[in-house]
Amino acid sequence: MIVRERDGATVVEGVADMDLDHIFDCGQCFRWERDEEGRYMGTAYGRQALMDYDGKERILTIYGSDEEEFENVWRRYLDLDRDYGSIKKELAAGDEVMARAIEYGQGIRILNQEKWETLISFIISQNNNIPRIKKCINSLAETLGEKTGEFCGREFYSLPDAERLAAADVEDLAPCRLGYRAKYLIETARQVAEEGVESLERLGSEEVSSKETFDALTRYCGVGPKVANCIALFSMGKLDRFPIDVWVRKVMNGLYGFDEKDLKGMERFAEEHFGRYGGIAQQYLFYYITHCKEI
DNA sequence: GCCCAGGAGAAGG
DNA sequence: CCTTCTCATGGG
Repeated sequence: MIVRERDGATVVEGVADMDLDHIFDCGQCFRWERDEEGRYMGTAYGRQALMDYDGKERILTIYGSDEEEFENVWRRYLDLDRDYGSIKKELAAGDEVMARAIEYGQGIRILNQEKWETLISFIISQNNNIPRIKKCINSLAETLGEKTGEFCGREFYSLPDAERLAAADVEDLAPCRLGYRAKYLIETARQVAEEGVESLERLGSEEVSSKETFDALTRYCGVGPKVANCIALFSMGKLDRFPIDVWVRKVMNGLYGFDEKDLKGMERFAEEHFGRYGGIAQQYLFYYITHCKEI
């Protein structure tokens, strides 16, 4: 992987196993938008960027980012130091269904997102659909967050931090149209503000086991098993977590033959069959079932 | 009008 | 431990 800086953008050569549609449209993140040319503009860690990937030349270009910002933010955010080629090989071995799902979503990568943002994003995600989740999050950022910058003629806002959200009440959140989730958000913000954000950071440490992280997350208001697994997977590096939503349930039922309500069986299968990369496997399955018209 | 969406909490068994 | 009901909101 060769990193260069050109005209204020970062150009990375030799990036394999990447497709921006697969990464940004697989339901793991909600703050990136596609333009007509297939580039993605969005925000993370208080930065804004426009990403373009040339699959033929295997060149990733990040506009709006110098090389220092790339090394400090985007390299880890995009999980560029992980070898997805070998992971895909491991997951596809002896599993015809997974092999097909991987072929279909071959460019998926698990982003390393901000923990607090991921926590509140997936509280909002419950019993909701992705376009509306995006609207809710952007509205929350514009209503209570702070401006982080302007980029390509657009203004970007961060999400309100725990203290700010803890000081709000449900009326303040009314314009965000969060429904019954507003009170969950405020209650969780108060929990986090009280215990300190470091405790949230600690859950992403290698020393904390995946199961410990999961158990700790389910103590927040509005965080059940599915949401906890998403947070652990998408922002805390717990790649074995296997979130089961309505779509994954459909896949496990339709393609792996599980009874629709046998969540325990699905969980056990994922643990034994997909192992340490269960969460990545889950993303291939999710993208497959939500995008492929002919399964 | 009904059903659905990256579900969870509460109540009742 | 399990099952069922309820919870806002907007799109199809």
